[in-house]
Amino acid sequence: MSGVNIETIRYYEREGIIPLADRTPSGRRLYGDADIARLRFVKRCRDLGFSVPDIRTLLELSAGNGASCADVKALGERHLHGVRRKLDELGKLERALAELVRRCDTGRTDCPMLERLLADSDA
Amino acid sequence: MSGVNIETIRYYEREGIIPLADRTPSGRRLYGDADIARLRFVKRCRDLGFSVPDIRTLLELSAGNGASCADVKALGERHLHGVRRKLDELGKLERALAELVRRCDTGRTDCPMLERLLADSDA
DNA sequence: CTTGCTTCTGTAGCGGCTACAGAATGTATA
DNA sequence: TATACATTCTGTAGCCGCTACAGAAGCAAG
Repeated sequence: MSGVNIETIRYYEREGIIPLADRTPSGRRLYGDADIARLRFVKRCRDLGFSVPDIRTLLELSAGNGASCADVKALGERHLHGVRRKLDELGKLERALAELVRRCDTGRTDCPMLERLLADSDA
Repeated sequence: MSGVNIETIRYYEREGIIPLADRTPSGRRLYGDADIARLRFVKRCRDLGFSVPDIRTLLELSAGNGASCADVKALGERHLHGVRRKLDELGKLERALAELVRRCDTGRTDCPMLERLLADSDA
């Protein structure tokens, strides 16, 4: 119902980002609408790449007095900067890798890609 | 000399992607040019995002008979596809996150970002 | 000969799950 | 009702690629 794996839910419970679930008399966990909503919130945040500690903070802010939008925005921006940095690095990596693979196009016995990786220089 | 952290070198030794280093009589590791070159190779591969098992394969291929360029290329392409997939996902994530943060621009007491994350729908 | 730096080994921690084992409980069919 | 099968329970260990200790030992400089 939340789209979160059952093992992951229990992990979240251990981590304290969702409350200890109510139990049936035999000890099985029971979840209500509020629990499911919270799990969906957590899932959306995870899908956006927020860390578990960040999500904890977001949950605290959302439970807070209401004057927290600036804090939420700050956290979001910080995360966005991180994502952009990663995006940039991954782009560089992609170009380097594509260039390396491209050299292998002509059929030959020696391997330009390996040679390049094995070369002395860093250039 | 290789640019690889000393603890990481020992980890690589444990993982078997570099050979057990020679030792001084007192038991300290000694590295020659070949060891350093191998470490630099490993570092370049890691910087390109290859996994340790992939690097093991690349090292085996580079030590092989020479007819391995096609295999190297295949491994490189496979990795490149993975990188492009990640790049794509990260780009989507960046757009979604930027949109969420942008909504917070107007100063207000409620928080559009939190509201969106808390909303029932997945849209 | 002391001081302080580096290395040694072995082990545990990081994040965010995931995968078991083995017990118990629940549901569906015969 | 009996039986089979599925699901959940707890607790623990594994994944990746390091990184960070603790405590012992070696080594160079003053």
